[in-house]
Amino acid sequence: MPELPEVETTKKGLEKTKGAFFIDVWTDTPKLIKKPSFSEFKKRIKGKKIKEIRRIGKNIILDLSDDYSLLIHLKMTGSLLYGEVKDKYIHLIFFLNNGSQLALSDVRKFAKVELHKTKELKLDIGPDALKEKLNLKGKKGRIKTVLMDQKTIGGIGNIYSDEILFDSKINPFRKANELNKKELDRLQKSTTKIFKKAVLEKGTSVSDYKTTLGQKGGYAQFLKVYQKDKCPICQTKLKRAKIGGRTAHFCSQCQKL
DNA sequence: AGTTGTGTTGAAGA
DNA sequence: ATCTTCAACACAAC
Repeated sequence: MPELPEVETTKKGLEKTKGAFFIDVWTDTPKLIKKPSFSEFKKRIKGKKIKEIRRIGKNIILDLSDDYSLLIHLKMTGSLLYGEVKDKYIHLIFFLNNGSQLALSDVRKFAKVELHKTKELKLDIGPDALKEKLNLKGKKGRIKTVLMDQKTIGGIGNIYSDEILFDSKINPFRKANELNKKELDRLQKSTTKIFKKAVLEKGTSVSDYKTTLGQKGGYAQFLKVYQKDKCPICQTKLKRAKIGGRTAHFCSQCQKL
């Protein structure tokens, strides 16, 4: 579940790698490195210095010396570990000149790692859900799907879309372009509120997600509807429905159509 | 022991 | 164009 708060937490955890140099890299799953080929990747990354850490939506970017950038997407079950790297699902390890290791743990091996020239790195990600205003103009799909569309908004996934819609009392089946001004305003406020809190709590660990120190995020205890049974407001049994292939959790009483 | 569901996203099909 | 389904993979829970 690395969504915005988890990736932001990871980004913060990586700040202390700044200034270090890559000495070597190891993997047992070369296909995690999508470009260039692993052997080329290994050659190029050696000796590069980590200059800056950025997050764009759910992507992590390490800006390196010589105008290169390392792009990492954790997908469903990835986490980046730094320092304490004991974990049975580690498939990629970067060895740094400060004696530490930066490791990718990923049960399902969906994560993506790419090395680009910084100026050739182009991501089609909408306004950041934490820092920028949502813009749903012209979006006709269901609101839950639209919220999770990275080209529209950067950073929202299945868990937080459920939580945001519950907090703003909007039914996930509603069409985005049919929301009134008041509803859009609530949506904006809920998004900001929930993401700020979740970042403070270092994200949500429902199953695999870990911080760079291998710890669980603390937001799970604040979840109200995701994989829950009863509505915390009216006690009605929560509904589950597939929307755009994803399971939506919502309260049919508090989130009326 | 087989089936089902799981956070993401891109590609393929309708 | 826009939407839904599937595949990438491994595991836990039924």
